[in-house]
Amino acid sequence: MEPDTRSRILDAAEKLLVQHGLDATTLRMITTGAQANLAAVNYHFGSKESLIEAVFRRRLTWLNEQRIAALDAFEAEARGAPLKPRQIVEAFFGVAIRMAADKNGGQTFMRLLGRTYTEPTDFVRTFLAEEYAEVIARFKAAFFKALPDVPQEEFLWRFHFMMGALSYAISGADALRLLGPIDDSDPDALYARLMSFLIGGLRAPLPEIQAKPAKKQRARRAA
Amino acid sequence: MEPDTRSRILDAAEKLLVQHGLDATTLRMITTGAQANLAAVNYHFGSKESLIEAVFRRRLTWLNEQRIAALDAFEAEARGAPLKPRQIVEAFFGVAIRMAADKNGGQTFMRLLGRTYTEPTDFVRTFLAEEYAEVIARFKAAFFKALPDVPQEEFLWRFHFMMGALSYAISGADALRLLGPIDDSDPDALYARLMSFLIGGLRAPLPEIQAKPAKKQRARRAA
DNA sequence: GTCTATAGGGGGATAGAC
DNA sequence: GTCTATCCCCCTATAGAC
Repeated sequence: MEPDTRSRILDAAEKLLVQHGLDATTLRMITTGAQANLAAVNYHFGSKESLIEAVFRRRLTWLNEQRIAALDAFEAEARGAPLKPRQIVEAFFGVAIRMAADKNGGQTFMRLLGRTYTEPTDFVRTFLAEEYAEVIARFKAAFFKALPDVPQEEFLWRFHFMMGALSYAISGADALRLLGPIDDSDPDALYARLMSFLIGGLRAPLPEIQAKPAKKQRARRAA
Repeated sequence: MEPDTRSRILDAAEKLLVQHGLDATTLRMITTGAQANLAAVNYHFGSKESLIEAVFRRRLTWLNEQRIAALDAFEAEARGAPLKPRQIVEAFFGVAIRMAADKNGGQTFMRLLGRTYTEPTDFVRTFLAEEYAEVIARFKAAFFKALPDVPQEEFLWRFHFMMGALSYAISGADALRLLGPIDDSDPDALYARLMSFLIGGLRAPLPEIQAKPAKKQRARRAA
């Protein structure tokens, strides 16, 4: 069905990684699923780690380009004025949710990605940081401009919480069933629900934080 | 330092599981860390899976008892009237955040738990479902009563999103650093930030969901 | 490019002495 | 209860034929 072995391996790996996790997925499972030989992985990718990296990069690069394109479009339209928070949320999270609804690969990939932010594996975090660097910088700038009344540190935490909600929205279907029977078959509904939740959280009244004595610096010397 | 081998194994396992993940943590690492013999795990727990289950049960049972106790206290005070959403959020998420701030074990455990909801491993999901059954039932009921204007399905999704935000708040410190340098050393500040975000999301205006043709039923026959 | 065969290491589990 | 020694399995990676 697929043209070349390389693509078949990537597709099979993507499916299996989301089902079993990074460690529990073996090269044997992957090559069997791809109807390829065991040695093909090392021939095409060099190692299991490089294969996993390729699985992520293939779609993640595209996803973040889409995010930036969406942001570009809104900014062109605004002609230098700050965007509405809703537009920025849409450009970042909306694009992700829509990719997660795409049955042609995007869906399984996004489930994989969703659970990987918190994955403890080092090499994954390393290349994720690379892949995200540009898009994070762009969106931070846009948000800071759109929300001048929200302290930047507060905003970063909210962004982080929003990523958590996105992650669960996409890949937490199993955790969701803890809560009881629920219909997760409608991507448009999920999109609408997530957007209003995120914007509600983003625009919530600011918490009162007690200023802390700066004991942070004291321990620093030891390192 | 610890009294018995069994407890030392549990402590060592907890630390290593959060560092390396479930699969990558080996019994040899655990027994070395616990200064115990390799065979001790099988003697005390029977298998690696049973050990992992014991690690979770040890603290999760207690956490959910605390949540229910907090809810009980609010409900006793309210004398049959619906609680404020803020109180219910406090009882469920506040207790978790406070446990996550406890250096004596709670902290590493909560990080482990946070990344486990989305873990693809089957046996973990099975006993998590057991452990959560009662607390979920209690909190769903309290929320439904407190938010009669929010459709139950919409609320379940919001609860799910809130769990995602909590999970990232606790265990996503690494993902957080993608966003730039940020201070996560103050648990009280984290608590305040998360609470206002969650309540903002929970109380957000309801999204407009297009009613979908009930095509869900059609596919059911095949199964 | 794709295969077979195998090296080389590490895993979980267990038998049996103490 | 705790130990040592070991079984047996499956892993990743690679050498070398085709």
